[in-house]
Amino acid sequence: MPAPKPGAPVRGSSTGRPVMAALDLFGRRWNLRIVWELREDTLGFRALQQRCDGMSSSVLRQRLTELLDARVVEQQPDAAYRLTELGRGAYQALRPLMRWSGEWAAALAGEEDHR
Amino acid sequence: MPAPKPGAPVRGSSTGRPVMAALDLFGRRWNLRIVWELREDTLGFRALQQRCDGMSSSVLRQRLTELLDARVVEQQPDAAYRLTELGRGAYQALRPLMRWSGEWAAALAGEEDHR
DNA sequence: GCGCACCGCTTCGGAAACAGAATCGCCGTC
DNA sequence: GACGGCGATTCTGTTTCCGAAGCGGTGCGC
Repeated sequence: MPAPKPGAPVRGSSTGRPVMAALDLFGRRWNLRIVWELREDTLGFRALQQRCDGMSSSVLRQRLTELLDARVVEQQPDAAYRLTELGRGAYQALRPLMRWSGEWAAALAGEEDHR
Repeated sequence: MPAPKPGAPVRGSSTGRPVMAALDLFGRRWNLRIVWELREDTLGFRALQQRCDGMSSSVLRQRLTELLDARVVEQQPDAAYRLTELGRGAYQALRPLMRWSGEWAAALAGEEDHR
């Protein structure tokens, strides 16, 4: 299972269009979450695992190698992980989604009311 | 596997914070892609399946029930699927990510050059 | 009425991804 | 030199996904 990259065919699309590579990368479980958790902290392996409610270490390693490969995350000399410049851009791109989740919660709660 | 909803515990987080529910919902394979494909068309089941490079019908059905449940997608009387108001909001929230994928592609391509 | 094509949707066996725990080597500290 | 914490790896069992076949329903030509 190679890390998705723009320009190469990815799971679910053979065109290699960047957007498809991004959809594959972030459509893999935990990848969105990892970017989210690293948004303003640099975390070690185990600390990151804790933040993700104890996701399995094997999958965390797998995801980290994918994100490292995608230049979204980098590893410091002391082995802690943090977002690259590119990764911070991805987080910025994710922020509207976070804002949307608030509207989403409100809408579902409102609909709960008049039922 | 229940569809994630804000206010309820989800995979990877027990807090029920909306953002965690959103990260779970969109961190599931194909969900980002489905919203993307429905961004400006209303599509039938099989048409949608084609757009997603022939994803398996069983998983498509599973994802659609999740998205229907989350009020992100709705079904017309003629059974075709389209984004709800909420779903269009989600797509809008996703657009920066699409823009980012372009920068991402450029950055990776540039690094390819001086190597 | 009958065959046919298309549709949304379901079922099922095999393949791939994930979870979870045990374990390794590597530092520092005491 | 025993200990604890760390990143990382390996292994086994479960969950999820894939892919193909097939279901019932609907519309159409004949």
